[in-house]
Amino acid sequence: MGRSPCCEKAHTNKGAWTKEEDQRLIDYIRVHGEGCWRSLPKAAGLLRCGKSCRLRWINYLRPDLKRGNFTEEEDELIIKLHSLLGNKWSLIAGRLPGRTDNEIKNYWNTHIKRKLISRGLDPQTHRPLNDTTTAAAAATTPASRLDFRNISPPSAVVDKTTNKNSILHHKTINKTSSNNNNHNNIILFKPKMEEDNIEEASSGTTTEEDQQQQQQQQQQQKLQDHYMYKCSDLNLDLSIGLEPFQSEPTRASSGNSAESRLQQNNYKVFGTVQKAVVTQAVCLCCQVGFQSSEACRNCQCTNGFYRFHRPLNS
DNA sequence: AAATTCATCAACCGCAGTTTC
DNA sequence: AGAAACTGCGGTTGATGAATT
Repeated sequence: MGRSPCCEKAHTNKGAWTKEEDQRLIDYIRVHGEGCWRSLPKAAGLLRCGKSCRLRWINYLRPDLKRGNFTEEEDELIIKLHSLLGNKWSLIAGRLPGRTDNEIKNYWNTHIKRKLISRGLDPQTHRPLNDTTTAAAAATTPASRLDFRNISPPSAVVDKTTNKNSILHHKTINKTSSNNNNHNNIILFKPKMEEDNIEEASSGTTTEEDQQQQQQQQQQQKLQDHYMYKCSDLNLDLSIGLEPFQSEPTRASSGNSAESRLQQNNYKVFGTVQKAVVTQAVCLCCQVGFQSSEACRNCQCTNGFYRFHRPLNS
């Protein structure tokens, strides 16, 4: 049953890493690649637990990390992403190449929070500090905690200007959001609530309780719409297509390869994290189970792994 | 110059979801 | 099926250096 413990805590070092430890970790990963954190410390001759090694590598030693101060553009991007995603630091970090979730989290707490407050904005809600009417509701419903279970299957749309597939609002969408420029592809799931409410209301008798529920739903709908549309100038195409990490020679062939891991993982939309790194974008509509949709004709399925099929002339 | 406060950030902790046995 | 381990995430802590008193 189960497996042996990941490490013997009594024999592990804690606290700051020494240069020697860093070098051992770098050397080991250079040869063997990332992953298998459980067995890594022993194999690399480190008296650390795997978790600690992983953290050290991801947050400090990775060669693709960007050093130095955050730029003004990065600041604004973080603010926008946070307004939409909440404290989903790993998701935010995914949109900022070379930055780690930990780094962004720290930067948020030490700099951006103050910056927003100085602008008269609540760092959690991104609303004016004196806006008491909506702040309370928003505070209990940050974007990352919104319930997206009620969404309708989206239609896949190819943005002709970029040949990028974007899953767009199935009914109405501000057209400028998809044709302004290359950065304006945003996945918008339109929660099917208004329509449903109308149907429900017209199809049967409504009690006081029902009406209250409807009011609550409408209120929630407004909040969701607010979060969905407020950052429509932001590229939040959550299809999975991050840069491959090329310095890991053994990774692609191992069972730990990004693609095999992608196949193993269940991907969720909004509020949870797409974790793998792959070499090509993956059609999100397929990943979330809409691959049978007539609308999605641009995907190919290889071993049950759906990908965009990019036109040759793109 | 010493003490205190503040700011920064690496590292740890605990948890949830996933995977393995 | 279910127990236990693995992985990754977000929140928090604590060490350190800078700024202030």
